[in-house]
Order: sequence, then C-alpha cells, then structure tokens
Amino acid sequence: MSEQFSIDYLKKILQEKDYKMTGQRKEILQIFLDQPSQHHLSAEDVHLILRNKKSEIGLATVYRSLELLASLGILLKIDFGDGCSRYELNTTDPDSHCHHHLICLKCRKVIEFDEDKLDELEHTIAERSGFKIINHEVKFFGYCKECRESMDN
Amino acid sequence: MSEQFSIDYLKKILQEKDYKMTGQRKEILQIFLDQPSQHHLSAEDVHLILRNKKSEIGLATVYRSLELLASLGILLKIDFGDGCSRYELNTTDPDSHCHHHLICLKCRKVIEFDEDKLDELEHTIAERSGFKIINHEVKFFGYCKECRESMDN
DNA sequence: ATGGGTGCAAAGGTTTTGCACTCCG
DNA sequence: CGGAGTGCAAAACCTTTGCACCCAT
Repeated sequence: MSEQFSIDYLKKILQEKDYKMTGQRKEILQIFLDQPSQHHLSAEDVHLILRNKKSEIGLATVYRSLELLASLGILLKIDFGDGCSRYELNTTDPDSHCHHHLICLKCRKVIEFDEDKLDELEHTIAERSGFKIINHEVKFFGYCKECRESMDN
Repeated sequence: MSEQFSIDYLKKILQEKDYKMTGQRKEILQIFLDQPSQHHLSAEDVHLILRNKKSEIGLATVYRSLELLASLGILLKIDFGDGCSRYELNTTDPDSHCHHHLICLKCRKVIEFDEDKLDELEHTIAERSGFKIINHEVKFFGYCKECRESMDN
C-alpha cells in the first residue's frame, strides 16, 4: 500500500516499537522516498547525498538508521558483491510481486526485473523442509544486452 | 561429472590456463573435497582447518587461492550476510539442478535445498531483457523448523 | 632459470563501538 | 527530565597489496 511510503508511516511504526522519531531518521528515509526505485544506496551514498543537501549527519548514525529501517521492514538490505551493503525501499506487499536483480559481470550494472514466479518453489520448500519463508533474494549473474553487443565486436 | 571433484581435475584446469599446481592450492581444494557438502567455509575457516592439520599456509594465500578456484568455476563464492564471503564446491553441471539456500533469521543456520525450478523464469528474463544468464543465487530468509517450534512455546 | 606463487606485514575499506553530549517524548 | 539517539574518533573486521623470497615448470 502507498501508506508504506511516507514519513507518517515511519512515525507510526517507530511509535509502535517505542523508538523515537528523529530528524535524522526522517531525512534518511526521505532520500529513499525521493528516489522511487532504480537506486541501491550504500551507507556512504546516503551520507554523501545528505552532505550535498547541507544536512550533516554522522556516518555512524547513517549506518544505525539504515539498519533500523531494514529491521522495521521499511528498507531491504541487499548485497551485490561490491564490498558494501546496499539498501532499497521494501516495496514487497502481499498483493504485488517483488522483483529480482540482474547483475552484469562485465559492467557491474544492476537491472531490476519485475516478475516473481517463485510461489510454487516456496510452496515446495515449506512442504518438504518445514521452513517458514519470510522473504527471498534472487540474483542472476550474466551479461547485459549492451555488454554482449560490445563483446561480439 | 565426478571428474570435477578431484585434484587431477584441478591440475588439468590450472595447466590449461597456465597457472601452476602448488601444494597450497592442492591442500585448499582438498579441504572442500573432504567435506562433501553442508559446509560453507570462509577464508578464516579454511585457514583454521589448515592450521589444525599442521599445514601453515598464509591467510593471504588462502584468500588468493579461494578467489582463483572460484574464478575457475571450481568453487562458488556466496554471501550469507554474516560479514564474510563463503565458498562451497560448485556442483553445478548442465545435467543437474543447482541448489538454493534457506537462511534462518533466528539461529543463522543455512540449509541446502535441492530443487531449481528457475528455468522458466530465466527464459522469461532472457527474452524480455536480452540479459544472458550465467549463474544465479537464490536465498530464502525465514525460520527453520526447530526455531519455529521453540518460538511456539 | 625465471616468472608466477607465497608469506608477512602493512594498508585499505566497510562497519561497529565507547563515550560524552543532545534532544525527543 | 531521563533515557534513547547522535557525533566523533577509535577500534574491529575482512580483504587486498607491496615486496622479498621460493619453487613449479
């Protein structure tokens, strides 16, 4: 639901768990709200964006806030194998399919792909192993269209 | 093929690419051969196992060897979000399905699950995005049977 | 014999932590 | 007001790198 993508939603969730709504947390979430998708920001990225906005927030606070937002389910923490954790808005909700990431082995570009299709597999897993699945992370490694074309030459 | 799981295979692959077969590389691969599956070893783990075997191999060499074995397709490098890269034997071959990992959010245990079922999804992706898929990595996060039972109490 | 491989220690990068100060509730 | 949250710097980690020496080929 769109309720999930607002500062008010953050406030509500924080209050429910007795966390405080601080200016820092608000500003950090706002960055993700401003960049609807496509961006997978690292703590360093967020820190830099804040700096450009003249908002000096300590790097340690950025790390702590991202971790908190992820634990609240507002952000998703993902690892693309580039040496740091990256975060994106968690757009997963019961009605929508979540997306996968295609990672180009040549140019390291990350492409989003909207199609889930893992329901059947999840069902098989739950049945056979008794594992209760909360979330999943699917990454495909390969070569993007552009790199494949440049490799043909 | 079983040929893939031997020191001789390593020797052949190394020679093909003008790498040298050294005692260190042999010993490090042997550790993975000795522990057929279930283990996802970090560089530190491998270094410790070597030390217990009275084989003093420098940590830097362990890192370099693991990286090399992964680049040769003999090992797979995986990130389970615990702060370090882990490796396992690459049992992927054209005929067999590869497996997924179920990661318990409570006890951090990693369970292997043998079922691929991603052919259709891969085909859809290739068709729509022109992305050539080489490999994929699928992780399911949730709660294992044991943790779920202990949480019910 | 020769160039790739190794070991060691130092450097690099990301993330966490201790502590005094701040400010939300 | 009181305690959670913050900022800063230091520390903790994992990983990479420079360089002298070693040893497969």
